Amino acid sequence: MSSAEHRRHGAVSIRDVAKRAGVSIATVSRTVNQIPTVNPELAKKVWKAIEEVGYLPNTQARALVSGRSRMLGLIVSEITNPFFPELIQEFENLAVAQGYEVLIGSTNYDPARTESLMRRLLQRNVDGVAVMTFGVEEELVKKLVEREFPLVFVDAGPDLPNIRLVQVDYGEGIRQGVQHLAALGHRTIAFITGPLNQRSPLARRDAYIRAMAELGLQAPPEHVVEGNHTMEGGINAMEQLLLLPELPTAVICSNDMTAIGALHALHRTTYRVPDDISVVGFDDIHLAQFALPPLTTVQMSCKDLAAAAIESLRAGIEPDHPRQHKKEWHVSTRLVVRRSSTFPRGSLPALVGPAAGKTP
Amino acid sequence: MSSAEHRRHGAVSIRDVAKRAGVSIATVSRTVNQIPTVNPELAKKVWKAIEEVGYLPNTQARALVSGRSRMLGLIVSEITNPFFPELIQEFENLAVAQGYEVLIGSTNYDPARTESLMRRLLQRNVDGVAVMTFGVEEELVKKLVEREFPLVFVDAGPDLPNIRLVQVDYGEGIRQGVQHLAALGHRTIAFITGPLNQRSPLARRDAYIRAMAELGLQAPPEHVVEGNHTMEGGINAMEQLLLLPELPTAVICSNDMTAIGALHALHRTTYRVPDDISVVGFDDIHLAQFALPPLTTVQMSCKDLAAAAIESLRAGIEPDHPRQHKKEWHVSTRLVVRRSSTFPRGSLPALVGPAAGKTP
DNA sequence: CCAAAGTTAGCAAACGCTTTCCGATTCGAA
DNA sequence: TTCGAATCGGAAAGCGTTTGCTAACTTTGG
Repeated sequence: MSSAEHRRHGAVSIRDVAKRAGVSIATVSRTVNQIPTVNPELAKKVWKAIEEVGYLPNTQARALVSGRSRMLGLIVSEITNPFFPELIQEFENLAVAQGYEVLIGSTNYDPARTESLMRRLLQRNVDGVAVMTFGVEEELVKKLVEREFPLVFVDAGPDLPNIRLVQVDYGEGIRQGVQHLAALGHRTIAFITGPLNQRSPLARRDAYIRAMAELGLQAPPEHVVEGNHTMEGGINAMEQLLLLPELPTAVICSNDMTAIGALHALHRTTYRVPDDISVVGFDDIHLAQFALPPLTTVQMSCKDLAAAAIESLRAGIEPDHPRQHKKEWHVSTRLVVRRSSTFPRGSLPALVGPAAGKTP
Repeated sequence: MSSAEHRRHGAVSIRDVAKRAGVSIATVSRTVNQIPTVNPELAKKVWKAIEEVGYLPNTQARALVSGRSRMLGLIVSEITNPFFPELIQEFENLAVAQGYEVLIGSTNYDPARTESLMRRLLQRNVDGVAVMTFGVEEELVKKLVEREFPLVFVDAGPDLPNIRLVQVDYGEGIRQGVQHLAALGHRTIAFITGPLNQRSPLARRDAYIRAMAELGLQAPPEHVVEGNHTMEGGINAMEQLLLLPELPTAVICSNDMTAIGALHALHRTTYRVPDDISVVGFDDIHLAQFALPPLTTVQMSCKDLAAAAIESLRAGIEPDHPRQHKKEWHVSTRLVVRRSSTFPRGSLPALVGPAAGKTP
């Protein structure tokens, strides 16, 4: 009776390999870890035995010895928001490539959920946590920072000293959008914000106001409507703009879902996008290219965000990481012009510029 | 110097609590586990100490003793497909409620990825795995089933004996859609399939053919077009249907993303939905209600699916689970009528039925 | 007031698997 | 023969928790 047979679900252990190959478990371990003091021929025999019995080194036991679980936590606000799965995907790819596993949690903007999630991750001994949501208790964060627990806030985070941050350059991103519209000839450019109790939507709105000012354009309060980064929010905000005595010729939205909501609201009216009004989003989620019409948007690269988050965590986890003390990481953006933006009506003949909608 | 201070990132252990409360670690453990042999007053002191030092029991160490990691694996095909995040959400909620954590992996339909993911999950010692994708190697599955490793296939799975399955009643679901359209007066009802190399899209198509036959309706081959369960696939398939000499008056799609793709393809034409053609989806993803027009679809409850998967796994994991030997679980569906379906043009006056599109 | 029964807390082993230190063996060279 | 290098095996260490057993203390009954 092999030692495997009286263990739960018969997982194969290093002992089974040792028995099969006729060597000690020490030799198997050294073989698996590529330690050069093992005879190449013997190593070959061991590898064969590993194949035959289907041995998979037990990560938990390894964690026991190394003191590192090689698991990372990833906290997002809501997994059903299409932006996050794309980011999760990238994060996971990169983590796995570095030998880490990812524990994902979705807070749904619920502080109680966030706290219990954080607690669960710590109980699970994750090596680090990336946070992409708001509402993590400052007390807890302080305690973790004090312990030098690797914790990185991605496009979020409380205002505390000595915190690892991945920041998106909103100033540049929003400016790209505003300049694009201004260059097309737009003068009245409205803005639909995200939930303004959070840092990054605020940063986006402020970036809009600054970019408008730089160009000498007006950004009156009635042209800045609050949304909540969901499609519903975009619909409501757009309907609010539709009540204005004079419709702006362009709208920039704080994220793509909002922009898609705005498109929906406009679709119910007699106004056409982009002929009557241009719409620009932010994020460049996958869905943006399938909107009607395909959405002009400011791309925030998920891959870059995820890569920065992982690097920042690795810097905190691995003792001899080159950028160990770098606390702030920056991610840039770029404009993706599709078909939801064009010249304001009447400013130029319709045959110029990025194809002006359907021409039946 | 507390014992915590020379451990990695200063995690607090049971020893720190014991020292703080002036008791042994055994007493702390018994307190945490609510074992009645501990003096209530002492217990109070221990709980206070736990609060003060911020103790979190280490799950890995507990796993060491119990032999169970209390982690579940969840394998999906692509996390960026909006259907899956909703399911992941439900799965995670239920798992956490039962004290489990979830390791999520996305295969992107890549068999190599699937295999390495499965291997990683086993290395991590998960207590069970729910699989919602195809292409898991039969050899591996056989080996795991033989070991009685808890493994459940949700709406998927190879054709092997003695396998835990969660199955959706497609016969009923698709029949609901077909009958809905037939009742409205449709006679030519086309079907856009999913990728036909997989079991569940095949089941859906067969269900369509059966439902049509039951009603004495024709389902000629040119009315059954292959999609791939993505929006792009839906667009392409719909364009293929548009080439037919006579357009069917209704289309059922194998999933909602396909239906949304079909809506997009139709939007580029002069045909209006639902006046010229009715479109029915399957899944009822969140996005369905925000489609243009809101999509009539067959709801497959994520919550039910997730609940069945968790129950099935728990039955395999927990030694004294009531339904220990139940291998097949079923999930039902129900029709959700929105605005993408109505009477075929000309069959009835336009003022009847579920609001017939925009009326400017 | 003492013996027996009943509480309650502490000590130490066990848990499972890997890694690794250190000692043992072999073999060739000096 | 002795020494050193190359390899391998035995066995301990390592993690933090749980738990069986024991001992001390308290209560009860005679």
